[in-house]
Amino acid sequence: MSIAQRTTYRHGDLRQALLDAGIDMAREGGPDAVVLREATRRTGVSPNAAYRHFADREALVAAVSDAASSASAAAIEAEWDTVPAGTPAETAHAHLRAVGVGYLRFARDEPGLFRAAYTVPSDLEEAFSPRKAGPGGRTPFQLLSIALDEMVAAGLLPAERRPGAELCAWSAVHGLSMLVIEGPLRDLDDATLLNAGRQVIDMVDRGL
Amino acid sequence: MSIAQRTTYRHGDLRQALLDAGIDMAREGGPDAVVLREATRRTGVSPNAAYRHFADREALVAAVSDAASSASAAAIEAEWDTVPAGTPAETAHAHLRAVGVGYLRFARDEPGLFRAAYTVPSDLEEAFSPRKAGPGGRTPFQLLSIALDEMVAAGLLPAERRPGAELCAWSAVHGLSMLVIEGPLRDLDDATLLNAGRQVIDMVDRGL
DNA sequence: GATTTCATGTGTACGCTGTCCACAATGCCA
DNA sequence: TGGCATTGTGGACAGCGTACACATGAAATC
Repeated sequence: MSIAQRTTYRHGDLRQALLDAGIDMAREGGPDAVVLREATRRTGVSPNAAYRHFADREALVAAVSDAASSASAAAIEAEWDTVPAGTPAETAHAHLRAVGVGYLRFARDEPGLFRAAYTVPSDLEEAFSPRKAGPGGRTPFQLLSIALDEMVAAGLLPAERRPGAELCAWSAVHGLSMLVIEGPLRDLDDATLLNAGRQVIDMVDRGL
Repeated sequence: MSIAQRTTYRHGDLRQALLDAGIDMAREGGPDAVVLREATRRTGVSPNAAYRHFADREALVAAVSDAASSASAAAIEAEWDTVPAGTPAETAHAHLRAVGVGYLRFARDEPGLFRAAYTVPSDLEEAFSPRKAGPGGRTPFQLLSIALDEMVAAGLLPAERRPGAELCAWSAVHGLSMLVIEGPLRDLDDATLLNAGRQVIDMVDRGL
């Protein structure tokens, strides 16, 4: 499919094709596995063609990272959408947990994309870039913020502790994810992992 | 110093010299910046000489990672040792915080080495390897475990929540560290950063 | 002390990478 | 129809990790 050789000189949508190839490589081996020449090879195009669409390898990786963030947002949204209607307090709690669970699940299911999404340099403003948003139009960071706002509104989180709270929550779940996928905690069985996830989310819930 | 050209055919301690060069490179650019040929260049030796001491580049990076873990442990121990004598409860709390602060401080001061220490594949058993220990002979993971044991002994942490607690604590601090050094939170000013660190540690302390 | 042995360093070479340059093909617009 | 900007090609270069054959010299053996 990707290797389909074209008969026309022009490709059609080379940029997207290269990006797709990059995403595939990232899926298999994380951002470091994204190699520019291989992407052109998979799209049946000469190595230099890539430079018409990406300034350099770094730019390609950044685009892959955006796509990966987007996929992560989609995973979180999927979890979010399973939350049943309930009291504001119940909903707030459930949403916060959904963000954590979705995040962890994505890290588990797509470790390569996860690393592409969260270990490629990008600053705080980028975290709100629509390029990183899911189908619902919100980035992972925004989803977390919303859940925390709900917590405050429901009286579950003192307003004075609200500033910086997303940082706390994110740190905990992100840390677990990293340790699980490329840290000293790889090769943990699913049961232990899910348990650890629940435990961390409990800690956040209780300690925030 | 590293570039000192030797007159003898034999080097003396090439392995250590290559390792030192590798550590320097990791300090400047993280584990990805460790390049084998450059290490040999800095030690004034031919590229292939490295293969007498390291199976391949990966082995060199792993050795650098061990050294970086060791440095991290030293930073934590330094923080640990500033804890004044007090009641068991005070000491336990202070030790737990010391681990967190030391970890964060190392991430801040030596981001390259931090990434070398904590993002290079190594499994759970490795976390206790003496190669990763600090001058006091304990690895970062072990120091955290000790602090948590003290918490239980002092009645600050219910025994039934002790299993997996180091995972929670580590995740939170590690997550913040990663987000700070290469994630969306880079370029945070020192005040905000230290504040965030305190906040996360508070959360752990409260929520564990 | 002479000889053998074996760990350690060298030289050459290969395929891979990212990237630069000049050139070619194409679609679009005047 | 002719010119032009866009997009893809071809060739080249330096740098990387690493394999293979060879050189060196310190230590072990006789």
